[in-house]
Amino acid sequence: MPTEQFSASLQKFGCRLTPPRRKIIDVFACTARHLSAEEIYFLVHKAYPKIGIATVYRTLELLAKMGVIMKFDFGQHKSRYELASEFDSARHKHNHIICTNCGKIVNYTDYAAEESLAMQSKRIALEKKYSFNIKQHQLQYFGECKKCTIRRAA
Amino acid sequence: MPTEQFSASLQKFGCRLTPPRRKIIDVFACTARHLSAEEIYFLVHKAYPKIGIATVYRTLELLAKMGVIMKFDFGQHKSRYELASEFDSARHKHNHIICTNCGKIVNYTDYAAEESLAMQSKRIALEKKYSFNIKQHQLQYFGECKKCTIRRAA
DNA sequence: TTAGTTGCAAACCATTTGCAGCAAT
DNA sequence: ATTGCTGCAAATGGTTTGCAACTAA
Repeated sequence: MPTEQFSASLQKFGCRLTPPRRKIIDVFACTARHLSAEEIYFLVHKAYPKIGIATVYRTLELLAKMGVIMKFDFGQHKSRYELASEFDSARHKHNHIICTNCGKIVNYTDYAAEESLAMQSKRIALEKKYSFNIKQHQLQYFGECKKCTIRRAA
Repeated sequence: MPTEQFSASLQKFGCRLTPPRRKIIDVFACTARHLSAEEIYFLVHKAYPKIGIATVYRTLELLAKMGVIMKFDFGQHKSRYELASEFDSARHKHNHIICTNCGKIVNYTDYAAEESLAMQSKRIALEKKYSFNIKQHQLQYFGECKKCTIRRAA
């Protein structure tokens, strides 16, 4: 995300562009997905050692409110975050498969088009019927990965 | 869930039928959905005051492993639980719409048939492609409920 | 009798908050 | 100069764990 665009987006929220914020958004731009707050903290820490974990949490909340990142919860008692697909130029829309044993998370892009279409058409009807202003949806599969299945059988 | 069936299911896991477990499953049978551990604790407490919160958590984990209940995480920093649809004779398969402002959760049964069909057919292909043994899926919409939208505008 | 279970209290750990000093605009 | 932002440390709150007493089978 270019600095000027980021700065302008922040200003719309009455917020300032600061070094920690710049560093955190940079981590999203060049790293794998569904990072936890702690993982983000360590990655930023390399380039900016004086970062505090509280700043990471506050920035993540802000970025999520701005719609720049998405917040997920895969039942692992910690939130995970990824760049929103609009800002993720290098990749495609995807959903997740989670191993409930080891916590492994797989992105899959298969069916992305059909899913997206189906979810959008339902969205309109649900918004009307349930008086909701829907902003996003999530879809995930849970199960056991191969490695865990093998280990359990042994 | 009849006591005999429940007892038999527990035995398959080398577990015993105890009063707390009986009470907890009873709460699921006659209460609204997506309960938190704390809510379950209070509901059981009425009929069985000496219950401890640790027992609630241990029982919920066991029931989830048995496939009797489903565990959800809607980004509210607490897990929620409901009877698995196979054991929920009185109701239908459904998914959730969550208000990210006040935490309100709505069940919707619309599209249940199409969704179920689409998810199942994808499941087979995903299992093969990603070497996963998939056990369940979840699908949810996030947004703002009418009450919160009105309050924010005021 | 003997494992599995329970309640209690303490521990854990992700996340939030108060605050005094700092810095973007 | 003003107001937002930061790092620190302490607090919070949901969940887990150790353990001695208890109980279903």
